[in-house]
Amino acid sequence: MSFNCRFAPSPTGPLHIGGVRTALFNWLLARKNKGKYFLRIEDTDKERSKDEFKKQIISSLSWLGIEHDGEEYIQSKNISKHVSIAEELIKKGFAYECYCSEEEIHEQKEKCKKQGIPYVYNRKWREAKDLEIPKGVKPVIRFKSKISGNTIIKDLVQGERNISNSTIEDFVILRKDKSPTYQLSATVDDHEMNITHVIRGDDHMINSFKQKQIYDAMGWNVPNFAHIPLIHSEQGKKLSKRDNASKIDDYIKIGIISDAFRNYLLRLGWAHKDKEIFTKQESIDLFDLNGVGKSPSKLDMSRIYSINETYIKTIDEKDLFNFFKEYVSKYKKPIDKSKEAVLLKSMSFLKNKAKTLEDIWNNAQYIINDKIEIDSADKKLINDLSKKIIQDFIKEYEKLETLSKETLEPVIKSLINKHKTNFKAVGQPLRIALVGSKFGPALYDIILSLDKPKVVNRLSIFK
RNA sequence: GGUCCCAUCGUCUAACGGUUAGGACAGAUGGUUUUCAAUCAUCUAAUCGGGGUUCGAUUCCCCGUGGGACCGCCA
Repeated sequence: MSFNCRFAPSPTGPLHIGGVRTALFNWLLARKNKGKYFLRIEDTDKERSKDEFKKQIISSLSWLGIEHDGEEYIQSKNISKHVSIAEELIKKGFAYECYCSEEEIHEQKEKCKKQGIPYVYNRKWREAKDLEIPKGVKPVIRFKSKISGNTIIKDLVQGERNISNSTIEDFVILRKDKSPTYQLSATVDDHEMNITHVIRGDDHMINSFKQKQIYDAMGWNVPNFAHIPLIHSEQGKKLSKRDNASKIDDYIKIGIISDAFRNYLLRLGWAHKDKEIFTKQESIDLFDLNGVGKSPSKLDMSRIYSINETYIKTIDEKDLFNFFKEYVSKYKKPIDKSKEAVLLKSMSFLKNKAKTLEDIWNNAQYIINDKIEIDSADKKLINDLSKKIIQDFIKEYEKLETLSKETLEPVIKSLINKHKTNFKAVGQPLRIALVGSKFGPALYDIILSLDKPKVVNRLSIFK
């Protein structure tokens, strides 16, 4: 059995987290089964489709490492094919021209609303031999949906789904301007692309019933469907593009690592025993549709941070540095070449206090900037004794020929003894002077990550 | 309102008729620590309610309740 999957977003807005997870699941299923994964841009809504969104979608997916096979497929390029299928459906008696004006439909809807009954298109033109075709009204083409019986879909996630055909209206497949609608285009393209597995959000369930009728009418093989539960906002509603932090860019911007994000998405609605952390390869090997739950899941920011933190702590420091470099050059300020070596070396401790790449950036400010700003409240913590200690430290520090934790430690200890005090009284003023805040990395790490002249310079201010 | 669906700690989830209902995040407490973190240890916390079926139900069935999705000439 072949596995051809696809992700088919419409470029009418930035890619959001639900879409990415759909893409991920499709990609995973294809890769696991040695099948193909395609990307199809559904740009048949000319008004709202934008090239910038298309670019953003492609770049977000590639950031996540979800690489599609072949070129991306642009749906609008296949419109003439969609139209020809609509014509074929008319010929076969599965579709018909409907001359109801938009006003007429609108009126019907209002009427239903007032009476409190559900609106279903009244199929007025379905068998319209006696009706007079109104002048000046361009028809839409509607699919002749089944009136009786039931349609069953064996959904790979939801199980068997059954719906009474009478509840499916005669949906439009060609607009009055002869352009195909989603139901038609998606079905024709899925067929043409030989898609075998359609994984999409649960909000598409009803569409699958409609589309199955098109497949049947054309005598095409119906693909397998898998409707995955939606991701809900923290308010428990379907995530929309307007929700905060629903866009992938928002996560990239705060310094989430793509592997961590992929891992988070994987575990949202899917589980494999108690396992929490999955490498890319593990996720391909272990993913299956059986593990996908049926109920919607809520977005949990603290979990995203937590997984990201785990990745920051455990991945190779060189890789971490590269992610960091890439991140800051895009969202902060490119790193000066002269600082690269020391930053790479310092990753070992800068990462200790970081949940995101942005945190590392903040922690590294005292290295990245030649001049530091000292927090005014912390500056007050430096009293006369502190100044004496700082001056004493400079003298001893300048004498040191090799700099290491082993050589610095005795210096600090002797200062504690000399001034009959504790570590805090020595360490805190030094940290404030060198970093600009009483919060910062461990003292020896700070000193060793700065040039000798710079240490002396920053300390000399306090006399 | 109509149609369809879902229901285990606050959150993500495990347990596919038999477990003291497990793990992770968050929260709490304590140890360690040179600040903040980190780390380690410990703790708190769930099967929506009611009926069945069964020797036994988180698990199967029904009814309630709660929540969600869809109801476009958007995709």
